Amino acid sequence: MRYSAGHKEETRRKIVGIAAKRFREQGVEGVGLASLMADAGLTHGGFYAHFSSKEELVKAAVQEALDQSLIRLARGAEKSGKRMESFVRSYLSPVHRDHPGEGCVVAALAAEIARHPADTKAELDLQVKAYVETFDRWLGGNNQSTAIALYGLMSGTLQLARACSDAAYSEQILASGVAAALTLIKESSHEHS
Amino acid sequence: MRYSAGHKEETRRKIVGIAAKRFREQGVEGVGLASLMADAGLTHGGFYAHFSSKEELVKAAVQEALDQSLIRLARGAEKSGKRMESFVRSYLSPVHRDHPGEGCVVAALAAEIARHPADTKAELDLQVKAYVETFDRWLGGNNQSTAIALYGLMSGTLQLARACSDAAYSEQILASGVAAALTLIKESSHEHS
DNA sequence: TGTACATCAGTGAACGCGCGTTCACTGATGTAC
DNA sequence: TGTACATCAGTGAACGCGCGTTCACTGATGTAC
Repeated sequence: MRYSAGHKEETRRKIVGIAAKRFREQGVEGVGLASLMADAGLTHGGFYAHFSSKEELVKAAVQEALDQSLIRLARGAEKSGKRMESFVRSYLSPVHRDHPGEGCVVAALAAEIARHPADTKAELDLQVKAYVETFDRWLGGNNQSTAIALYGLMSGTLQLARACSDAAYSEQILASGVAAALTLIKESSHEHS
Repeated sequence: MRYSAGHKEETRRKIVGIAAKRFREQGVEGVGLASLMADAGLTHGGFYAHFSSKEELVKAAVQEALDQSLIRLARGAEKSGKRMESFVRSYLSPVHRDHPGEGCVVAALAAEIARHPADTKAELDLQVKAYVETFDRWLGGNNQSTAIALYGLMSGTLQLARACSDAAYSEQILASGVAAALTLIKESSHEHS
């Protein structure tokens, strides 16, 4: 069957959106193309009308996750003042911990993507740098080092909280991450004044 | 062929040792049992004389990685003073970044293990708690929150450095992590005095 | 000391399965006349 | 407006492959007599 203009692009977007979610939930290796296409209401053979390989989809999905994040960041930035602090609190929240599919792609996939080809890794780099730039701006500029460390602290702490099967300890991990982030934020503002 | 007493245990230890290294390097899903057994100089069929399933080996490998780490920690602790600081520097070093096989199992496998059965996750929990306790002691005690955050900061930052394909930026990431860790250590000692 | 037997770590072929990828085909719709 | 044809997103069977797991078998060595 032939479809109206724009239909193909819409289908592609749908596949990428589902991949972006499921890769973060189950890992890239944990998601087969057949089950992914089924989620999009299609059969697996049609995949190659949109992508030349699974790796191509991985790159598109990482990019998609970045775009989503930036939109969310921009929205959060509307709140006046304490933007960095409120971001830390929502990043290190039980909701984010329990919903990796809509969450940070670095925390979910960094270790796995590190073993992928260089051009896929480069897509993740963009995510990292985009976040760092935003954090730096929120911290008042000229605080790239703190911005990087905050991202490392947040993504690492979130992963500890996710890996932990002891619920009470997991909460404690999130709280410890928030406390340390606030310390780093305060220290960085002292340096500036 | 029949083997002398202790031979079986020795073989098992060999398999676990190789698994502990390769799982950290390539991920659990990325290492097949056949290639693992071949590394140990055996054929794949013999695997089930030692383990009831691959998952069983994963648990043993995580435990082995923990044991190795604790031995290394104990060794490092011999140095007088600034133990926490010197640990941070060796954790966030290019050597550790470039050799995940001998490195921290949390940084290498936390995201993947988070999707494994509860009893496998529990094995990682032990690793986390053992580290946190040691850090807490090094910080002078009663600093569990800082100890947890330091582990999150270190493992997250190491992963960022590993995922980054831009070499100069990767170095910057490590340096930023060290600087932030030193800030957290200093702050925690202030609280104590 | 010499012979017969039991043990069991390790072998390697085979199992069903899901993976990523290929390809001949379909058939509703847009285009040409 | 009506007919013939070209397009191409999506179908579904098939590909080779490696996976985790099973199992009948091997054969050097320890044990029993």
